[in-house]
Formats: sequence, structure tokens, C-alpha cells
Amino acid sequence: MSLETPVTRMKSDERRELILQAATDVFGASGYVGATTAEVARAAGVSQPYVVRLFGTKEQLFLDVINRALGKLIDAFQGALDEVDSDIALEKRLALAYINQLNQHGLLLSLMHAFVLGREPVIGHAARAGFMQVYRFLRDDAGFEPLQVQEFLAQGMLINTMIGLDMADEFDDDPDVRELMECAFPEKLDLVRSLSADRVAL
Amino acid sequence: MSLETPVTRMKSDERRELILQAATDVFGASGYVGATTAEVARAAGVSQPYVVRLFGTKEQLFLDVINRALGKLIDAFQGALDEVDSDIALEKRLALAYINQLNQHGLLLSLMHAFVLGREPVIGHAARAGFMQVYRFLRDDAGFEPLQVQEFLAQGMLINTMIGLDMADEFDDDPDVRELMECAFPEKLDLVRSLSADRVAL
DNA sequence: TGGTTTAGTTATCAATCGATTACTTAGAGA
DNA sequence: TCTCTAAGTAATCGATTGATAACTAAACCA
Repeated sequence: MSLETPVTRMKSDERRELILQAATDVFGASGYVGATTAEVARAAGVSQPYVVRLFGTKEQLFLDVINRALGKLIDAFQGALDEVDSDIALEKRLALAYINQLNQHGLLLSLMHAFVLGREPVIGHAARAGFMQVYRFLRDDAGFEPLQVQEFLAQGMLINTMIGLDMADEFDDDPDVRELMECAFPEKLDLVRSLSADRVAL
Repeated sequence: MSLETPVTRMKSDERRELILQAATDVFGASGYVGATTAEVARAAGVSQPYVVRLFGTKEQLFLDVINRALGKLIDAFQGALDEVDSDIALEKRLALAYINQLNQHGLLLSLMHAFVLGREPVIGHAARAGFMQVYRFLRDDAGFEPLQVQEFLAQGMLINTMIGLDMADEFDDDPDVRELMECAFPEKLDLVRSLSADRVAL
């Protein structure tokens, strides 16, 4: 009688997706350089060399992570756009779609880490392209004016920053943190708090 | 006859400041983990062990960098506050003071890198404290309403992001980048472009 | 059922990096 | 001018980490 759980294998595409999910949170927490392939492997439940083999390099893994994140974000925006007969205004639907991305804690954060690495030749290029892709979507598909897009993006960057700062943890202790969060997440505070409460431990 | 330049020594406080300046740009470009003490040393013109000896650890060096950056930012805000008989509105003076911090390219960027490392125990704590210090200054000293502070900070985080993305480099090539930057830096575009043009090479 | 593909692992290496130790010397003061 | 403090360097080490190589075995298929 063996105590080990019988080894079941996945299709590599399925395993890739699991690793991408794990890597999203690891990169979100530690950044591109700070995160290790061993951490990602442990979070995904596979060996470290297998992570490298599936993605080639750590850099490629990070690129896949941020492209997946951008895809999910654009998809969510498109979903908000498709709710044509909603009684909620479009801008508010899009903001809600953005906030909803917090259900995977590292998703917006790994993007944010990419956004501040513009000097890295490969990552910087991908980050700029991704950011401008979002800009164009909001302008061309959502029909925003450039100034409206800029304000929307600004709110998004502040949200990313506050998530990166792990501000929600001090919500109860610092009344100023509470005040700021109540401004930054109007009507969506409890949603944000519940989403960031049950994030996965690394 | 020796070809070597005669070695002149500085007082350690003076050398500290030189290293902090160099470290600000290095951390701004590569982030906390990505930057190396050897890079900082080379940029400052000293040996790598001396950087470590002056600051104890790389983490302490980073903390000193972001605290110096926050000090400079608050000082600039205070300066804008003190121009009581200006014909420019206070909010615009503060925004200009913020943009002016770009004359040291890594200053806002090293802060931004700290802001997305909230999970790091020591750095995260310092980053949250610094961010909230800015919040309180704008609310209590500048007299902003919480919502006004939030919008001001959001614009700031978008600026940090665009600087981190190195967007200015594509200003001439991508008309959408130009459009976005003209929104994000109204009336201050040429200032921003000139400041980010002559940044120091790493 | 037997063979081949493919999902995975263990072991290990080379490079990088922060830190320590031991040493050297410029320069201020008596 | 002598001396001692403080500014700085060269050499090196141990730990970490991304990547590679060699191997194992599950699962699909003819």
C-alpha cells in the first residue's frame, strides 16, 4: 500500500494554464525579477525544471503571463460593452469589469510590474504595446474621448498602486486608509475587500 | 608620471548623497530586486563593497532612496504651497511641482517600484507609510477634499506608469502615444519631453 | 499488447550577487 | 612632521537561481 497519491498526468495545455495562473500571483507579489521559477513551480505543484521547459525561459513565462492578463482584461471590457440593455452607464460597467479582475489577485499587479519595466528591451516593448492596446480599446471600441480614456486609466493606475501597496490590510487600522479607499472604490468597497480577503497565500 | 587621476576623497556624507542619486536612477530603471549594488557603485564611481558598507544592506539603501525621494517630493509640494501670491491655481502649482520631479528620472520611478512591493515586509511598510504621508499632506496642508486628493493621486500614478513604460520614446512614432501624452501632460508636454530627453544613461 | 509519444522528475551546473574580511592610503589635527 | 582617523579598494565567499542533461513512466494508439 502506497501513501503517495496516484500520479495523474495532464495535457500540457491544461498544465500550462495552471502554471500561468500560479505565475500570475507569484509575479504579482514579487515582480518579474523578484519572482523565481521555483516559487512558480511550487505554487503550481510541479517541478522547477518543468516550468522552464514548458515556457522556454523565465522571460517568456512572464510575457505569457502579461499577455494572458491583457486578454482577460480586454475580454471583460468587451463583456461590459455587450451589456447593451443595462441600466448602468457604460463607464461604470467598465470600471466594474476592471475591479472584477481582482478576483485573481496577481492579474492587475503583474501588469503593473511590467508597466514599470519599460527599459527592459523585450518586456518594455510588450508592456507598451499592451498598455496602448487598452487605450485604443477604450477609445475606439468603448467610444471614449481621449481625455475620458486618460481619466479612466488614471483611476486604474491608482487602483493598481493601492493593490500593490496591500492597502486593504490596513483598512481597519488607519482611518485615512479607509477614507482613501472609500474614494477610490465608490460603491465597490465591500466587493474589493471580499476579493482581496480570500486571495491565495504564497 | 602617472596616468591615473589623483585620488581625491570626499566626506562620507557627501559620498552618500552621490550614491543615493545614482541609486535612485538605478532602482528606478531596474526595480528593487533587479538593481544590483554593483550597478549602483559603477554609476556612483565607487567600489561595490563601499556601497554596501555605507548603507549596511541593499534593502537599507533602497529605503534611504525612497525616503529621500519622498522628502524631495514633499519639499516641492511645500514650495508650491508657499507661492501664496501666484496667479496660478494651487492644484496646478502642485501638479507642476510633481512634474518637475522628473528632472531626476528615477525619483518617481523608484517610488513606484516601492509601491508595488507591498508584500515585502519592510519595504511594503515603508511604501504604505510614504504613500499615506503624501495623502495627508495634500488633504491637511494643501486643504484638498479627499476626492480631490484621490483624483490628484490617480493622475500622478498614471504619470508614473507612463514614465515607467518609457512612453516618451515612442512619442514621435505612434500618434496614439502622442494623443495620450497630450492628455496626461496638458501644457507641460515640452517640459516633460525635455526632461526625459536628457536623462542619464545607465 | 507492445511500442512510441509525451508528461514529468532528479541531479547538477555555471553565473550572478550581496556581503565580509583584510588591507591601503588620503588628509585633518596636534 | 608624525599620527591616527576615516575613506576607500581588492579579493573572495556562500547562497541563490535559471537553465540543462539524463532519466522515468503514464497514456494513447496501431
